Amino acid sequence: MKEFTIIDQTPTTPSKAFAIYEKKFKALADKKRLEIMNIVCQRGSVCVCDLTEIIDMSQSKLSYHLKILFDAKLLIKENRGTWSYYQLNEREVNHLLSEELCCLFRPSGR
Amino acid sequence: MKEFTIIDQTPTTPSKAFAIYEKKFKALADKKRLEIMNIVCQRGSVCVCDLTEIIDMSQSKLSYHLKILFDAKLLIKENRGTWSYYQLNEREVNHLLSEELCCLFRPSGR
DNA sequence: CAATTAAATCAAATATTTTTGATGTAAGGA
DNA sequence: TCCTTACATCAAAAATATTTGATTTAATTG
Repeated sequence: MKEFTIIDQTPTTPSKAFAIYEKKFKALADKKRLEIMNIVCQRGSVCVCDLTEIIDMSQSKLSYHLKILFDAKLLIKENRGTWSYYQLNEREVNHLLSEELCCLFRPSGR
Repeated sequence: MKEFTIIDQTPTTPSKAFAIYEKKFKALADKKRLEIMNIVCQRGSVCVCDLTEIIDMSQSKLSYHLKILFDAKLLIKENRGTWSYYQLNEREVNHLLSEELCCLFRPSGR
């Protein structure tokens, strides 16, 4: 059986690799979530309440979308008191997307 | 207004860029379609009837999924008589995915 | 020309995702 | 301690996507 190795994972079968990538691409397959990724990246680190003001989106909706990105390991979460700060998982994004496309998440010449 | 440039497109707004990438990631956000991409890439060029035998999938289902990949410009189609031959759009895939990930579509050391 | 094959498309049924508004939990401040 | 704020989660409704089986179109074959 052919093996695939995915970032930070032990080698796996093609079929399991497809399932893992399916989840990551599903997370990226939404323009609102791409916008969230873009903003999170620009700001470096953002909490949910700040995001609700930046993008016009209800809190529960935002939490829902953030969870999808987080579960796909595209975002990192850090809890400080009652706040949750989200950051881009740069390592993961770099391993997934082309350099060119990573620029979508680095719009200010970073 | 900030501009983004996507492969083979005139510069566009972030919001339009997000919509275009949404479509491409949606196409990749399915393990069966990832498997199709993988097989198409291994074979170089495949027609629908060959694919139905390689992966266990009905003809109409396969046509449905191929259309999604084609509409997202991830596959190229060539009609020869009653046959449709599909190929990976390497240029597009290379511009979208990391080199590492492109290997998922080049499993035999190509 | 009739029969067969390849593949796209369609409409209905099914399944999955997303949205919405409400509720729960825990931390911080008065 | 009570009130407020931040955020996650929940269940029901709404919106999308996928599957299924049938039909259509057009090219090939006998």
